[in-house]
Amino acid sequence: MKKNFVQELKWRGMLRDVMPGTEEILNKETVTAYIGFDPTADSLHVGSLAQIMTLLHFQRCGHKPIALVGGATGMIGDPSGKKEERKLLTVEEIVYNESCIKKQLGKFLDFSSSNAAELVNNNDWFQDIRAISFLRDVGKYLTVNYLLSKGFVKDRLNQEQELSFTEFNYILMQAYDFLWLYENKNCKLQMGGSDQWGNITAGTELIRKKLRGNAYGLTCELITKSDGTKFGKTETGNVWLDASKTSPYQFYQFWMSITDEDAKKYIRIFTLFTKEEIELLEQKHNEAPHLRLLQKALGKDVTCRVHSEADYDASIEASEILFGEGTTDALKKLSENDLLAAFEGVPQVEVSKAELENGINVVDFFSDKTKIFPSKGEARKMIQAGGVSINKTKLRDIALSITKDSLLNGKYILAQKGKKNYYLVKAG
RNA sequence: GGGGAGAUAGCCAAGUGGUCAAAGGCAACAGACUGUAAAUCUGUCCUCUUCGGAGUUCCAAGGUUCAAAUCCUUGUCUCCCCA
Repeated sequence: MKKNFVQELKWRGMLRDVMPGTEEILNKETVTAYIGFDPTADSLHVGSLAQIMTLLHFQRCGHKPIALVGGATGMIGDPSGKKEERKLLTVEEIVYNESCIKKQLGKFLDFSSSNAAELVNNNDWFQDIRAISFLRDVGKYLTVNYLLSKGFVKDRLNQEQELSFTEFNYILMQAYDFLWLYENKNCKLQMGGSDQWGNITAGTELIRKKLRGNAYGLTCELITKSDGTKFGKTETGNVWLDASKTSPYQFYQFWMSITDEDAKKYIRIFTLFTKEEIELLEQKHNEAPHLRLLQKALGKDVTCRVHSEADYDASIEASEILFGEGTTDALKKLSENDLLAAFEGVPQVEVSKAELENGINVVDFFSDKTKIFPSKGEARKMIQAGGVSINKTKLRDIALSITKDSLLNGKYILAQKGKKNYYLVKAG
């Protein structure tokens, strides 16, 4: 018995808009649906993860998901929701990004079951298409009048912002994607973020006009944060799925430091836990909020899926030392291997061992030597304000010197700026 | 084309000759309290600093003045009203 996908999205709080008839057809037959990912960067980020989860939920409801890499559409750039004309990426960038994203997407879905997922690249059908045939076969069916009524076109024109013909055409390309998949893969449903509604309906429109076919669309809620800031950003930038851009430790910490309110929202979106499991977790969380059960469960589930269980274990270990009852003594007891393994994702800086022999003034240590602070003044202020620690011991006196006595295992110093920013200083 | 208003720090915004590195708010960063939550309170918040200071700012370029964010001239841009 299939699970009702639309209802599934609903209780998870992910659903935004559904085209009429979508729920019915999903309950009637096994449906193939796709979501597109444009190769605008060399890695997906936690924002795209929500789309991936949509596909995953879809597959787990017994349907067949297609993840589309927009090799061709990426050449143009999606103008939806963008306030300004975008810069084109170079072909080399796109080809590179494409391969990175393809690799990442392959990790999340099941490619072997009876409703096996598929990975496609719209470059495959766009590369040979000729301008004239595109204009005749696609352009003829979607009128400019229709396109002008699209939200993003209106916004651009109203704000007298430029909208190039190139970007104006993006929607045709995406509509054609849907048409192609409909014809060749029997794909009847396109999903996406709420900003994709216009693109999706253009696709169903094209399919109806050209093939007299019925295709469907569904969009998901944009992920919001309770404080109104953008989801998926930290002080250091985007949270990527690529371990070399955002280390598993940082990734785990991203989920771990989420507020209670958001954690309740995100655990529904980013994990596969059932409604009952989540409600039980919430109940337990409310009984003992300090345990941060929700954040931990969320962090574990997502980190294991995106990285690996081993990465999760290492992140936990590092987190326990950094945020737990970890004291200077506990740190000193760690072996070099444990230390390095635990702090793998923590930024590392080097400092000369010879200078440490003579002792380095704390202010110099945190500014000039390690660049943890950009200037001496700032380092001094933070130290005096009690925002700086070494090996989990707070520094307050700016006259102090750091010497080799502070080295853990004769090699490392754990420097800390504020509560959450750690640096592993290596003496070399 | 005519008339009016304006341009100040990441953003909003006060300041209309010296007491101005420039009020206030937001955002950000840090501290306290907590639970790596929220709320609250405190500190920092142009740059550098030996913490004494030093340097560079108020659209741009000139000018008046001992002294200009503030007055004058020109230019650029934005908004509003009328044709």
